[in-house]
Amino acid sequence: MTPRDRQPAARPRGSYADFYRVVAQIPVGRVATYGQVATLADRPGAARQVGYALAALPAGSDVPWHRVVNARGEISARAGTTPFARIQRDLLLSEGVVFDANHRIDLETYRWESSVENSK
DNA sequence: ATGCTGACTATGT
DNA sequence: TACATAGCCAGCA
Repeated sequence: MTPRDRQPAARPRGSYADFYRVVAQIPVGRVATYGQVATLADRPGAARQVGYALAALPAGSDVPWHRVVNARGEISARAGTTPFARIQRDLLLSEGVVFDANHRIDLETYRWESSVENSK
């Protein structure tokens, strides 16, 4: 390689598209945690980025962002109060996901069990 | 290129 | 159970 081959300062690992691809595979009536999505996107430990990726989604996106919840089975709202949490809950309810008295989803029951053989 | 921001999670006190 | 801390990384100004 020539001394001047260009290489962006930091290797662009991927993009939000990688996370969207994983989220898009969550079946109806199932949910996944942020950490789970990160791991499936081949970026274990990057749970935060998953949340940011979803926050950056344009309205009307095909990505089922509402099927992603935090590690406690709760809905994580964006900074500040937003109507998104309620929308997310309604969407999940319409898919048959049940919330307990604590407003949490039983991950043991609804967590999506991905087969690592997805896509690719 | 640099610095700041932000839907998280795991661990320790 | 609650709070603090560290690690994580793509956008955007």
